Parts: sequence; structure tokens; C-alpha cells
Amino acid sequence: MNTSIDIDVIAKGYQAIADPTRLRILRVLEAGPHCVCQIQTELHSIAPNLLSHHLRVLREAGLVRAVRRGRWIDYSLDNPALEQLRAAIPTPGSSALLGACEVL
Amino acid sequence: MNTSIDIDVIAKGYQAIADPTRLRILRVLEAGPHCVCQIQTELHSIAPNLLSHHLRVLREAGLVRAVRRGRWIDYSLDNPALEQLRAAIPTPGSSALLGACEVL
DNA sequence: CTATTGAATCAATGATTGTTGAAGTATAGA
DNA sequence: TCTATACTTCAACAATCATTGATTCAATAG
Repeated sequence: MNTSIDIDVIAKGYQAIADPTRLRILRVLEAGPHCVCQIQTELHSIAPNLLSHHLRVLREAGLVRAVRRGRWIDYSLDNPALEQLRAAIPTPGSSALLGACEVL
Repeated sequence: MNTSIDIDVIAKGYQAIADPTRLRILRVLEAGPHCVCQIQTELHSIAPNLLSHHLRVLREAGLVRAVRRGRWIDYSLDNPALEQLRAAIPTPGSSALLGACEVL
């Protein structure tokens, strides 16, 4: 269930959201799809190429989707991927190894 | 509520769990407190100093707590901190700016 | 006190990553 | 076609990070 491959993918996901700029991008997208220029406006003067870089990181981690609409490209959240990240954050008692450990 | 300082702290938290080794450590701790040598056994031959380094990262991010017990040091999860990270993962509709945006 | 065990720290390395500036692609309008 | 707009990609730099080996610290046992 919790394979090693799983862990690598999940870690990549956390790495993608482990950046203030990218977190701000995601929070903008919480309100719905936005094109890049709208995101840029919300982020208050970030360089277009830098924004594009961060969007690519989020895209390659599968956390956002991009759809071209004329001259613009709309970005939106990928809920299943984000939900998976939320579910993968460790919680006491959620282990699959319960009963096999002697702590003390 | 969602200040810039907030975002930096949250980002640090995600950065701490954005590593396969540290995710494995946290999953070991899901079953309850473990001393470093127990964690080392579970992680299958990780260098002690490297393990110590990763534990420090988790400790400084506030995700785990360390308590000395004789010669051993027990590590355990810090639930509130992890819960905060879980709650901070973006979800559509959770924005505080609803109603102010025109998308499309 | 000395030796041993459990764990942290220090210094140095190679690899990633965030950021920047310049150049490149794609769509739309004149 | 020519120009402007909306984004992306490329190349290069500085900063950060994971890993390693050696040293150091803390607590117990003899």
C-alpha cells in the first residue's frame, strides 16, 4: 500500500508546495481558474518567466492543470492530487503497522 | 489570517516533509514514539549522522518533539503542527476572496 | 576515572533549486 | 505580412540541501 515509489511521488508533491511563491499561486487558484496574467497581477510584480517556472513545477507535480484559451492559458487546481497530499500527511494511529511495535 | 509570515512558516513545514527519508521517519513515528536507534532499524541502514540531520530538520520545523530518556532520545509526532500543514493544503472554494473574482 | 553506547555536531562535497536576463513560441489583430 | 500580446524556454549564476567522514557531547556501566 505505502510503497517506496509512492513515497517518492508524494515527496515530490510536497516539494512542489514547499515554496512561498507557489503556495501563493495555489491560493489564488483556490478561487477558481486564472490565466497567467491574472496570477501575475495577484502576486504583485513577479517576473513572467519566474512565474512560468513555478507554474511548471506545479504542473509537473500534477497539482495544477493548464488549458489554452486563445492567447491565454488558464491554470486550475487538480483536486485529487491535492487531496492525496492532504491524506498523506502523517497522523498518529494511521500507521499500517499497528500492533507490531513495542515502544516504551 | 493568511499573512505572508504564515506562508513562509507553512512552506518550511512542507519543505521538511518533502523528502522520502523524512517521510519514512514520520511514518515510523505514526505508530508511536521511537528512539533514534529504533528509527534507524526501521529505515534499514541509514547513517546515524544522516538520520540525526533529518531529525533535526523535522525538529526545527516543529513537526516532531525529542525527549531524552536515559541514554536514548525518544522522538514523537507533533500533531498540531501536522494538522496545520494538512489544513493549509489548498482546496477549491476555501479561499477568503470568494465573490471578488471574475474568471472566464 | 575510563570505556562504551546513543546521538548530535562540524566541515566538505556534489547535486538541486530559485532567480535573473535574453531569446523563442503561439495566438490575435491591423 | 508585420506587430503586439501572452507565455514559455534557455543559459548562467548564487544559494540551499542531502550526503559523507570525522569529531564531539551526554549518559551509563564497570
